[in-house]
Amino acid sequence: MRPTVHDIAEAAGVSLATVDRVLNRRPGVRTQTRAKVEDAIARIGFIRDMAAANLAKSRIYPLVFIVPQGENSFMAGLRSEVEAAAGRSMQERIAIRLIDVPAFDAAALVKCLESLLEIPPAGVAVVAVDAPEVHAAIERLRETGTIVVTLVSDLPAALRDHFAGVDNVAAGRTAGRLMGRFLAGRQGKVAVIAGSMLVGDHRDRLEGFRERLHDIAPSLQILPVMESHDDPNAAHALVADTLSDHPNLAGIYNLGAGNRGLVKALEARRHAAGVPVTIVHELTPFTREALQTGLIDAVLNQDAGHEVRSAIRVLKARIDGQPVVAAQERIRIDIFLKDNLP
Amino acid sequence: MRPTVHDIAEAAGVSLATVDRVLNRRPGVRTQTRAKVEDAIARIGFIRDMAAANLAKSRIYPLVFIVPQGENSFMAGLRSEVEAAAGRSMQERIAIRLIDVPAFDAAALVKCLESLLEIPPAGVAVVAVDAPEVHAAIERLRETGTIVVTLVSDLPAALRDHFAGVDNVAAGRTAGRLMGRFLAGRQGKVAVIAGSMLVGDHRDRLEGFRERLHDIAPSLQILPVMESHDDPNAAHALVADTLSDHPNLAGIYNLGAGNRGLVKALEARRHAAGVPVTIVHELTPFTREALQTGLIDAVLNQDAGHEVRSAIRVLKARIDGQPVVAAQERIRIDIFLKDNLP
DNA sequence: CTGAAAGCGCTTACAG
DNA sequence: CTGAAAGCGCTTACAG
Repeated sequence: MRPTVHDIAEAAGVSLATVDRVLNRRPGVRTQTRAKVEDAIARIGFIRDMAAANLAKSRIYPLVFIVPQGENSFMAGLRSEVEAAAGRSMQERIAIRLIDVPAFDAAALVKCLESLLEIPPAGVAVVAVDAPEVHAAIERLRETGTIVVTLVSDLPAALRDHFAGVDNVAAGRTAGRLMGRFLAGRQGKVAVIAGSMLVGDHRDRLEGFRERLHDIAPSLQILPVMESHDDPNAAHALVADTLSDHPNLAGIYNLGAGNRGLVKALEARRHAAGVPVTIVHELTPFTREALQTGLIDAVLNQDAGHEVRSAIRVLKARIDGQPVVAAQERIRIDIFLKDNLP
Repeated sequence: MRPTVHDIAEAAGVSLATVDRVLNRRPGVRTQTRAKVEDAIARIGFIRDMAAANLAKSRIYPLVFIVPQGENSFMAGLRSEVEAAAGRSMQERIAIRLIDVPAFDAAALVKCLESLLEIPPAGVAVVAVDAPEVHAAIERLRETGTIVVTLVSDLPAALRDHFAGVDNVAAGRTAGRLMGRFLAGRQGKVAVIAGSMLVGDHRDRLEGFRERLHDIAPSLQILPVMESHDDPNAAHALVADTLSDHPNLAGIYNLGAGNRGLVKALEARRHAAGVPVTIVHELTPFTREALQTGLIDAVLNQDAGHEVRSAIRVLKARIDGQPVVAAQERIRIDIFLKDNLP
């Protein structure tokens, strides 16, 4: 049988309460006593039963998720995954509070983070805006002992405990390679649309895309990057204009949101001769349909459900100082074609 | 506070033991009493704390994994994932026994399954060989109450409780589309290598590949399918011969294992003019390196770690009659290019 | 067929 | 600084 706290108590010649104090690094134990217990723990090879501990504590992990608001389909999906997880909170001993903040708004995010300072939750998952004032607010929060995981959009590694999201430079490179391969030796122009060059993810994707496309298809020319601010209407206008300016456009890469508008603009040209190779990010009802009808050629995706579940697992583990299964927490860059849709 | 068994007992006017009997569908409760308790459960909205239940039961889930032996890198990876999970068995309250059986050997698998009949484990995960005698053996095992999950290679759905693996027809279609797109309008011949046409997965992949390639690139001609029996040496010979017979070969699709040999054959022609577009299955040390050096263009993959963890989660849930998070248990068809390698 | 009591492995007041 | 006892939510002999 696997050893329990009783075995440690006996081996160390102390009571259960003392074992517990040592196990949980609580103060009020003589150094000598502590040493005795720690020795016994090591000797016996004790592995703690966290489930039993949580039961005894009636423990609930208070978790906060901070997600940008707006009609963006990806963020809506992310939010609904958080809600789904909240629906399992009983079984997982978590209490999730989901807070909406205005998108791309560092000041609002800071305010939200500061509001958590009063009753700091055990863990926070936040879609980060990468700004100095946000860094400072996160630093303060972490000083209270709160574990902070960035979600989807990262911060410098030293500022957070973990990142639940994809490597966006690699995602951009992947898009670049697919574009280059699908256009196999063709010459022509490729349009790139970003949400905003102020956001780290988008900058990263652009960097990767440019590098790789230049690498493997130097005959393709990337047009000046356009910004949609993740707004479908803006994306629609940008794509429609580009298509009429460049009737032979070879490719389109939308590395931001607003695909609804992009699809609409492509739809209008569905029966034109040369339709551009189109690669976008995030599987949503709109991009899924466009992939199925052939308007879009590939969708790069990050699995929002995986990100949320992973953030929760990592938060719980870090709160308890427990290890995680690293491979399980790596978020893949999914490539979806029409044929491998989930 | 969330209701507990005590609340039910009180509401139903019975003892804890009776509540427990009803909760666990144990016999020896008058229909009337049972109804009273069930009523109280529904009325109060009771959700059982499985962690507490497992603690009280000192429950350990005895699980068996049956995996084909052989030097196949993918299966080796699968095996090591099972071992990694076994290493976490303390924390997850599981006891995993890993059994090796000869590959593609229905009789050996049947024997193995029959040996489990003596002390039937709570759950079995098996890389299935699709043969009538295997069907029968699984049926007998399930009659003892054992939950059976197929792993990697499936059986007809009615015969097992769950499949932890990918849709191989879709995987074949995905390969077909990539091949067609990467060859963009080129004419030429495409070689296909299977492990064995006796295995369901391989048949499925071939079917999907043929269908899609014919669909989107009718100018490409698929050569008669070759069988490597998943042997690297055989794969090497087949590829080398094909390359010398068809110096302008447009593409190669290996839907089985043995990639080590395939890579070696390609390597020998590294500096030849037209290297064929090459698509293979399963990310292993060999295919990873070939992807990185550019000998292979794309690797379709199923995440063995995910499959094993998923199989365990599903087995535990089914054993307890608990629900699972469906999206979490769907195994993706990963597409790896050089740029999105994990 | 039903229930009172002890126990799973850990934690928490409370007393000393 | 240390310990005895009760308790977390559920289950299990055992007695009736």
